[in-house]
Amino acid sequence: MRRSRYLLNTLKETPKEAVVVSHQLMLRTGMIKQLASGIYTYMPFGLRAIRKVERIVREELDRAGCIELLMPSVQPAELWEESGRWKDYGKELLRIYDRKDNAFCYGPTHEEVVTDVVRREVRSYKELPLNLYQIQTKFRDEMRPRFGLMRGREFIMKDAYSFDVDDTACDASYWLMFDAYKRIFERCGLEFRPVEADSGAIGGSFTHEFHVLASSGEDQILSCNHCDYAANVERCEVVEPSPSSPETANEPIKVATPGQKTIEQVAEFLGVTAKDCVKTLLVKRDSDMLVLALRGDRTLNEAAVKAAFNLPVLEMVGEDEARALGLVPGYLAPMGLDPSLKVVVDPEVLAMTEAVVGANEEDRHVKGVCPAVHFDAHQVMTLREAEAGETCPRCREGILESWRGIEVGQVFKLGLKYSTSLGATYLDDQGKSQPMVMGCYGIGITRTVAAAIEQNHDENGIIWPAQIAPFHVALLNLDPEDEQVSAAADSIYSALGKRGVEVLHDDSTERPGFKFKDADLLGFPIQVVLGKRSLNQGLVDLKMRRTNEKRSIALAECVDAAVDALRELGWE
RNA sequence: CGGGGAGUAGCGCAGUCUGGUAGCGCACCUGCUUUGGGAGCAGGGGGUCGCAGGUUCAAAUCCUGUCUCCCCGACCA
Repeated sequence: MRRSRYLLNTLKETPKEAVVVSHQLMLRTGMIKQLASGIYTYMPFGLRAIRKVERIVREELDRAGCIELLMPSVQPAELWEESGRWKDYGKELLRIYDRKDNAFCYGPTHEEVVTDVVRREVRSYKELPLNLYQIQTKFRDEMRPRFGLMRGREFIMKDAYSFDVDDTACDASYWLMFDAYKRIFERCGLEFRPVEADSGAIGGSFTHEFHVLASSGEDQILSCNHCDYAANVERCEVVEPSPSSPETANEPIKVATPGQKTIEQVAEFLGVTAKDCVKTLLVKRDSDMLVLALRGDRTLNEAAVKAAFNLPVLEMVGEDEARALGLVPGYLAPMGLDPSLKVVVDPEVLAMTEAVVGANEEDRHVKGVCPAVHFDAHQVMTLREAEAGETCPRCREGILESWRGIEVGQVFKLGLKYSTSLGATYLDDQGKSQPMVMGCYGIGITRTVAAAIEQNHDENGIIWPAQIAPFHVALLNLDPEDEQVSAAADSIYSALGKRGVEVLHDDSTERPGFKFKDADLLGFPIQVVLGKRSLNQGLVDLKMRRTNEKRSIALAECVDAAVDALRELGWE
């Protein structure tokens, strides 16, 4: 492809609406154009990257025995009423009405449709297992679309659905997909982690999220440096210490701490560390509240509290509200409170022997408290978030490392939810009707491209992994007016093409500096540079985008050299 | 949905307070010079000033309404 004949306009300046790198670079490289909030045109250069990811996904899923189909994007409301989600799904579901005022939605996902397909097609256990997938445009009417393709409303997703005879068979399908996902993201050339996740309200025994590691990721994940354990920080387990024995308890001493309310203030005032203090938090629950106690240096795991007490949102009790109930914010302690208040204590707190807590009165704290003895704990549960550096809760040998991640895929064991509500059944070898056990498996294709850029860029622009680069090579002709140079460029172009290398040939009349900057921005893994200055000595230049390594190579050898370099970068 | 901000040429912005011929940089077109890291000079094309009302001799500018976009929060496979 000749740059001069390609639709590709790059920008020197960054459009102001873009705040994350992938969005900025996608706009500057002209990969995407916004049409409405969260809705983008995939321009030719961007589409090539998307297609690369799709190709890898198809190859790996086909290899894993999945079968591709394509379902409608517009779906009738009746199906969603059958599954119960017409009313449960909420405003994210884009509901539309045809000329007869029949209700439809634009599909945000396809459990209903695929289950409908299978219940009509599959009769016998002999036809199972079955795993159907599609790559298709979805629409979710997000409250707040942002970050370009990272959280758009319209996006391209690969969704797969497995159907099995029983739970054991479903597990096998699940792990088959788990392995396929690992191969997919490896082949995309991305650093990633599969992490354990919460199966949520739908139930089911397990689910994993696949995260691309990038400092800008929205999720914090922890992974063991020794075993395979990795989890979202919201769900990461911790190794709990054993509680201290009552014999170690001393008599607590009340001390004056005028004006010292935060953990930091109290610790400094009393000459101890945050680890020696107990943090007491008040959380609203329906009509009453929960009293939560965790070590002063720890962070509350809000997701865990919400899940354990079935709270849709986590809301702290305000200072005025607390005072109205006779509590003293800043000087709270989970002891000596009204017995009707439910006190939940983190196990780590019960291991403390000489803790500092509030005195439940103004300007006073208490030292030397032994929580295992003195606290009124109604319940003990892990309230804190795990942190980097802790012992792995699974193998107990490794250490947890912290990463930021972008969720690009999820594998999920669905169970019987849709097969039951929609009646997807088969006859087993006894001739008995059984519901199929389902799994669902998503990959955000467009989000994966965005995540690839988040993970692979520098101050000059994108650095594409060779496997998903829109073009492998930028062929920069610095002297397009010169016949010899142009002839050499043309021959390199066609020779690379014959080797299966995709080349964007910059034959424009821009000045050299412009072409270099442009090629860096666009992120081609390799640049082949031709100008009369070096060609007069029979040389062309090869530049590696990621390392900035530059080599002068004889014209006759440059095609081989470029191909070799690409293979080293993981090109297949 | 709550809070904040912005809509003026493809992109980035000034002009709005204090009403009076719509501007600048980048990009685009022409010419000359330049040519190995986003060139210089000269000339040129392109704008219903988000939209709809209103005030006024006169509205990008003042008033009212409305739409859209962005940011923070809540939410989220």
